[in-house]
Amino acid sequence: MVVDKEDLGLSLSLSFPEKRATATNSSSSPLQLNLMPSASPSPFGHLLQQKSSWTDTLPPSDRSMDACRVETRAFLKGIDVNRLPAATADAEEEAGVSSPNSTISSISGKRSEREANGEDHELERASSRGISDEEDGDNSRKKLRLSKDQSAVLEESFKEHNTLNPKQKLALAKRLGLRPRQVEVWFQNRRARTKLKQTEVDCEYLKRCCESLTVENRRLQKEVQELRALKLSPQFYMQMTPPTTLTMCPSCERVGAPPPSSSSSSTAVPISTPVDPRPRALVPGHPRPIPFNPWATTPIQHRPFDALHTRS
DNA sequence: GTCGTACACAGCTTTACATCA
DNA sequence: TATGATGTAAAGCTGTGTACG
Repeated sequence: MVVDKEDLGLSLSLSFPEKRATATNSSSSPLQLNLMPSASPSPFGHLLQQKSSWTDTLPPSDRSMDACRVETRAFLKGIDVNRLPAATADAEEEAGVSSPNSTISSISGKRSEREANGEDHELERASSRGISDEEDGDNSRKKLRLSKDQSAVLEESFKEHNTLNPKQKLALAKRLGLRPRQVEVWFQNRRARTKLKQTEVDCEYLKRCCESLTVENRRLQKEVQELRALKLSPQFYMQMTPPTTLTMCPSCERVGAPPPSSSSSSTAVPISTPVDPRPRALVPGHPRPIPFNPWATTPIQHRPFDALHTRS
């Protein structure tokens, strides 16, 4: 039985935060993705918007223990990890059938199933042997296809926490009639799929950023050419105000003009219109698109310098 | 502090299976 | 209907980081 992408319940959204202040750790990037299952929909409307962090989607392993403490509360809303699993699951395990629609899986990896629970280890070995000895003998590796129900439960569990502690793994395996190793592998593959999706979205975002910057670069080069042409004209020199002290914001590297004087402001050649209708480039870290008016006379609202470096 | 062991995980690969032309 | 190409997902393998004795 094939579980298509919709069954995975992934909802991709790429967004760009107004502030980066929501990032929780050092590995955060301005680009973040909501890959959570569609239960928590996020607007995809704007390309550069973002909802949940990648680290929220894929918590690092050091966070898994915290999650594990919480998860036991209502693990999968139906699994009581302290309760013995259903007899049917045990029977299946002992019979060497890992799942209702499974046949045989290959023999588990060398160290993969050294569970603390010896009984579990025995179960593992027993079920790994499969249905028939002859199949085991010729090293055939029949693959299990998870049923829709099994996939749904696993997805639900992944939604809660994308890593499992041994207790959870065991409980989930018993509930689904799978081997713990299979549950573990499913989670590993699921994390890999999530990460792959994230990479694809990152790629797409960077591509668009590159396109945007290319356009902006062309525009600026054109503007430089125009300015050079103006500079060569004597008329320009006559009307141009003398060079004044320009200040540059250290954080955003934008140039602010000095306070307008009564004499110069009236004679200054307007290089660009006060309200620039051109598309603005989105600069990571800036709260809003920056108007490309290097001679802007309006005060610049800039953030403290430290704001660039402190992501809290 | 160092070493050995066990374990979980990421990353990559292999392989079985499903689908389609 | 049979078959080969292709995509997907389950599972294997290896290296790395961490915890613990």
